Amino acid sequence: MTAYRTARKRDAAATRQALVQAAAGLFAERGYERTTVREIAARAGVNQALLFRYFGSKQSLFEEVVAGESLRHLRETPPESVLETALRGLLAAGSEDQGQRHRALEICLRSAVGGTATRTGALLSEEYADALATLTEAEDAALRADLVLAWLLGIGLTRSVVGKGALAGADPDEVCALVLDCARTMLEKLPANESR
Amino acid sequence: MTAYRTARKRDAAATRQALVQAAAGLFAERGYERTTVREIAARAGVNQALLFRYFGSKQSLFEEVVAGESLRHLRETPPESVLETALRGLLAAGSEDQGQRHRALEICLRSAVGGTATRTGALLSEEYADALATLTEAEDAALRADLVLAWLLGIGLTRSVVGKGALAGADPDEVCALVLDCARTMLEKLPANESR
DNA sequence: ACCGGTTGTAAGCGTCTGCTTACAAAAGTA
DNA sequence: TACTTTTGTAAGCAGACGCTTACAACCGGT
Repeated sequence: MTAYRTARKRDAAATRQALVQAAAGLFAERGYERTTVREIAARAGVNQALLFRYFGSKQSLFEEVVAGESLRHLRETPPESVLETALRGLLAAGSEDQGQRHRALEICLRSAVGGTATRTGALLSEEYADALATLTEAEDAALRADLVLAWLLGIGLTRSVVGKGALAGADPDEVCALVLDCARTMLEKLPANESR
Repeated sequence: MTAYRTARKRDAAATRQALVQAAAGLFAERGYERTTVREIAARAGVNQALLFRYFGSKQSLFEEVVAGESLRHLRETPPESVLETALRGLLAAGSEDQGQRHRALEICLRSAVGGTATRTGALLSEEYADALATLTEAEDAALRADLVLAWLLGIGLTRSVVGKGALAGADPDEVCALVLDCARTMLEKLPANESR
């Protein structure tokens, strides 16, 4: 895995990217606060002082991670698919998934709990809420969107943190069906459940 | 506030209780990990070494807090009222409420995020889930209960951690109506919404 | 008055945290 | 080659953390 990095040394861009990727993974898994800069550097295979050379602080690195692929990923997804996409991303969190799924929500919601990374996390949450709010004509669209988003947060946390019984071991398709059916009560423009 | 404590010194029971109450408040507000033993001792108005004399460790104190009033409170509430009671407790979290509301969920869910206090927190979550699971005849009752519980977790966190827009400022009655209506899709025995 | 156990206090230990510094090795430029 | 700049490394700093220790103050019983 470090074959590439050892092959070509002294590559600032590669070092930066390695740090960003390692940080994204750890922030998603453990949240902002429980991730240490030493862990990030170790996973990236890089001296931890470089983290501060390239990003200045742990907080700045976090912002770069969130503002990067995460936001872009969200903006490329049509609103009516956001919920299912995000939910499936959350449900697949446990398994070793290399692909670029919606890791954004995981990262920001998981980290929002701490409080330090709140500002950046809140920004991303808002963007998700705005997308969901377009799915209803109700007056309280914003509130409904927030509630659905809160549900995602809870599901993600329950699954990944507490290795809890029913939800932790459940079939993603089943969970998806239940949640989407239920969410349609609040967001009436949500497409019908088409997953087999 | 410390008038009582200064009046009668050298009272082990009072010291213990002061520590438990201070810890309960701080765990609910900040979660397990972000609460320090020094803070707990300070709020209780006692020397922090006493925390270790009476409880042995921060973890043990946490368990005593959760196992104490919290569990008892839950067991006294009939299953069909648990959801609304817990939800209203969560929604009132911001305001200064002295009364014994359902602080249990707040504490354990907020703390479950960290991972250290997971075992104790999971136990309490399970008890809540069991109560909710009695409200449906569906085969996947456990999963449905977990999902609803996860929703509570998400709502509580979104409201108290991120001071986020719509949900943070919303009227508890309104939130209650939306959530309960929606949850009835999954837990059909949930009583009709009777709040004005 | 004396003594043994209980309750409270001050100081500090060892470890971990985010972050900094001083310096060495490689690359670019002449 | 000689010099500057960029990239990487090792060591460590100050502060916070959970927890411990040594000791003083108080109390009840005799």
